[in-house]
Amino acid sequence: MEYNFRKIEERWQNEWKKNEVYKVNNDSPKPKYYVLDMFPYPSGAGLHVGHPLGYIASDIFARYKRLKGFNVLHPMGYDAFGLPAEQYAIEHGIHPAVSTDQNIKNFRAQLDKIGFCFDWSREVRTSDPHYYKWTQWIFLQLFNSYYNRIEKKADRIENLIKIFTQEGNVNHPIPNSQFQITGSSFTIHDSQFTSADWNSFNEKIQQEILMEYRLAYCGYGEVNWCEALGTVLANDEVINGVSERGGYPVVKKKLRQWYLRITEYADRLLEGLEKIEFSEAMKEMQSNWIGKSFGAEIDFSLTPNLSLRRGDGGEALTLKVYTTRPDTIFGVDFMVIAPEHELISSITTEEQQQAVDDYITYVKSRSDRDRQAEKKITGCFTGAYAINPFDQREIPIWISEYVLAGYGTGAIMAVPCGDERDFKFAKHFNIPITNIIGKHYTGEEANPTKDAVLENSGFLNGMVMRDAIDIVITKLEELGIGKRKVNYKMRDAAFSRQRYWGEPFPIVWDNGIAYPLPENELPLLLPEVKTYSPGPEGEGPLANIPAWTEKKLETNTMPGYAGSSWYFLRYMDPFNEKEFCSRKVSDYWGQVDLYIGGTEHAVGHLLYSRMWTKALHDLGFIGHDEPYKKLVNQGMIQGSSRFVYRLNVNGKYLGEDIVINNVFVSYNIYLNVIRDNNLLQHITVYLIQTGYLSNITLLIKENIAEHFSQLHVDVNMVDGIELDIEAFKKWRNGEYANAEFILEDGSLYHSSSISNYICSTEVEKMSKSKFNTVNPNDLVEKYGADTFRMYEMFLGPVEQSKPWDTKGIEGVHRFLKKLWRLFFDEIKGPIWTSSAPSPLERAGGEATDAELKVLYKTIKKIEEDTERFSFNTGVSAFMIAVNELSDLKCHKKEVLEKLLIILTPYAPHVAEELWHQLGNETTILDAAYPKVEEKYLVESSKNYPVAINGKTRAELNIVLDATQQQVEEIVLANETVQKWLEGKSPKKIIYVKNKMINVVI
RNA sequence: GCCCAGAUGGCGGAACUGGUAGACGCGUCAGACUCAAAAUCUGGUAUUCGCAAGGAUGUGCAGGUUCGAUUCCUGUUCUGGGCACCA
Repeated sequence: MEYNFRKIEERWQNEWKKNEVYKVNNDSPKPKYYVLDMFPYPSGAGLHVGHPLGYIASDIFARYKRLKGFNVLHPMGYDAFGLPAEQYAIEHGIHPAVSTDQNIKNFRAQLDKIGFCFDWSREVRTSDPHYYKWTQWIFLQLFNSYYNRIEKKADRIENLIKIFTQEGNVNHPIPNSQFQITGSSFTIHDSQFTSADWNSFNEKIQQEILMEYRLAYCGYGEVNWCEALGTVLANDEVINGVSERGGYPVVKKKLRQWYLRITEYADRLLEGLEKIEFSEAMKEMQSNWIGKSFGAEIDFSLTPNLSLRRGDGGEALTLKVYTTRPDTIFGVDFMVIAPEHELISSITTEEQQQAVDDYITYVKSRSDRDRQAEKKITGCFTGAYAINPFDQREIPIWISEYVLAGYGTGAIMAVPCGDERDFKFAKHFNIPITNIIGKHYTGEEANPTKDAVLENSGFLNGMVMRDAIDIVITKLEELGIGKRKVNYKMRDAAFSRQRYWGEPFPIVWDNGIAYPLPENELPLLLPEVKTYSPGPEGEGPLANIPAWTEKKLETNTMPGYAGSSWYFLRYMDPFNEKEFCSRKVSDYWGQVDLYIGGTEHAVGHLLYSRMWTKALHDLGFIGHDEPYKKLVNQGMIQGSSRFVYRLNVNGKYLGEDIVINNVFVSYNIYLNVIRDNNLLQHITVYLIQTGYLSNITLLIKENIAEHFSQLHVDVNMVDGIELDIEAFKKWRNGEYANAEFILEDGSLYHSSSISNYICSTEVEKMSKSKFNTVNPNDLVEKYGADTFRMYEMFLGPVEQSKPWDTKGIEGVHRFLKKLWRLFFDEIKGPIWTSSAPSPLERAGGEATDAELKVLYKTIKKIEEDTERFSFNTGVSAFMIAVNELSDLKCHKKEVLEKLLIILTPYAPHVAEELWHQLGNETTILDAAYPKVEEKYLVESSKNYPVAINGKTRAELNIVLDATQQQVEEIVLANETVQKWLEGKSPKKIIYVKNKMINVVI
């Protein structure tokens, strides 16, 4: 009986489906364990071998936990809203729901072949109204909440209104300290209003103020606006300042946008990192993104003639900057303000007006990324000066794109001797540099030290910078021109898209006031549209529907991360029509115990879903405030591309131009030719001799490589690096059907050629356009799901990125066949033996200590490796076990049965089959994980490496409980050691028990 | 530009807490079986010098700490991911 994986896998997949073995109950006496994969977007390209990597890892872990006695939730679903489906709809007129549905079907068919233990009965799709009803509902909860800074948690907006009515906002200042009511003569001072003020406001003003507090709020923000396409573009769709499609110019445009007030959660998102098991790198990325810093806001007055001017609020103009280094205030040589800064129009001098206008126009065409990434320095002087409050020095005010409006106050004080970017700016524009740190500043580059003693710094002279920070802030506060300030780099999250394929906002606009729809009107269904093109003025497609706009419904839709911010909760209770998830159920499942996904979500999805969880927790809907207890990041699987080389030579024959462009040259021949240009002649002469070409005069270019085009070839037509020429000829509808091939030995290809065509290789991103994608189903078809699963794991650590190479899969397949042969012989059939044989079994006595040692060593290793997600070494441990048991000719049921159980998470189909072959009636999926019997693993001695001066020279077998003295005697008696000692006595003998011995001479 | 990660034989990788570098697999070479091939099995395989015994070198690069460094520290190069509307 041979290992017929196709039959086995089909049989058990059907059996498991029929018996609903993966259905999970919300109520179990077993401890719970929640394993989750990051929500996949069902792309039209389907799965390639990179996608299932994380799913296989989570599947192994879920199955392992199940064997360990846990009630394991392991669901799967689809993040089904998104830009690609909408783009497809624009181009092909197919409704995104239709194409998405088709994509999901393909996706599912591919997943099913791999044998995952997902509980598909819990599948969710974000685009399903039953699902997005609750996304809209949660949005309304956020809309109807504010962040209570005193209690440090979200609270109902009704409570805030009550507070305003009773005491104004004295204890709850407006988060945006610059806020002023629009279109009203009422001026808010220091972000404050009284209860009398509040009660005197009309509804519109009250709502405008409340909007400043809501966790989901409406404001204005800049988008990538493409006039030619009449639409807003995603960053992805903008390349070098022009649209990806068509290459039209893209500029910044202010549009009404929804936001989530995630900044209020900055501190808790930071603190929460300490409670969760994310990698240090991931935590660092998140905390850098949040970017908490301590410093000061300083108001600089402007030169007298400007200070006389007044701002809109009738107050004297000042320039407010944020700095983390107030200690350097005497080193400020210029100010830099963002090109969007509101002060620009009031302070720019007449002479500079034109230059400033030109500069701002230039900046409008630049993305935030470009603005920070560019190495070239740009900027423009406004003509205005600020006054240093301590020494009255006049400081020129510049505009530069590297200062972003959204961070701090959108203005910085530049200290070129201490900040590299300021330094380069000063050098570039010839601004004189003040040195306040003496010898620490060389004049060659800035020095950001905090440990220098200050010079040229007025009352700070002689002070260490680190200590001066606090003194300056105190002084500023005394003078009333500055204050201590904590700042965050993180900005509020833009939460709307001018698109069709997303959740509609349950919001009605009336007289400029946003009114939430009542809960009983949810879900607000996404309406059908005739075209997916944008509405007027950059609005989304919904603005084109009269029935929609008549109802004054919001025309924006929610972004991709809306549905994915809470999906892990819906899986717990997917059919609940009354709640997004019942509290009882979410209390049972609690946090996701293990979350597996890529690092690309490091700061987007992971921060947003953490914020949603915290808000839902604050409002009492769930009992935990961090969604993911442990996160494992899977690496990317890169593509390994293959290339062929097409000869491209022009010539003349009988006065006619001749082009050779249908001859492919094997890689090493190509390399030889570009090294030695005579070979090109030889090749063409050869082509002539073989009758392929007549005598022609060649026109050879100076750079021989230009005579070749390197073309991607589909990796599925290449075995390792050998091209399947016949398959290649049929490729792309026979585009190369008449091609000729010069093979590795220099011969021309014919039907019985012995030599091969060799391709070159390169590791690139796996993508269709590079023809390096490999479909997992092809491999499952050829080798089986068990082989495929184990091979994906065998490739390397899950966390690491690595190139895909199909070639190696055979080794894993051989392993499974070898495992099979422990149970079955091709001729003899079943060969396992049992100490208490059933009538059908052979007697074979009890397992020997050596056999049991292999078994328990393996159980221990697999358990350790699985627990630490080291699946690649786990697979090798299985290989080693099977190799050793084969060597021992061990076919004992007692040993093999336990081996099958620990193999189940990795290769469930073959394990289940053999388990039943051995006579078991129940499924192996619920077998009990075997316990390690340490008594078979104890060793009494060890082969110690003996090093002389750190270099291993000999090996000695020494009992484990040997003392230092005993070891020294044994070592010194050794011949090799004696030889190296050359009669000298050693300085020291280092003996680390169970590790090594080092003799120092 | 900024933040994060990675770099080990021909290839994927192993070495978990500073202690025998290269487990396991691929590839490759030699052999067995076979008319032959496939499959399977056995053995070799970091580089280099040497008939061998044995020696030297070796974990991106340059330094450092240590009896001992792939592992820790400093600097540096290259590659990958993210940078707020791809998901």
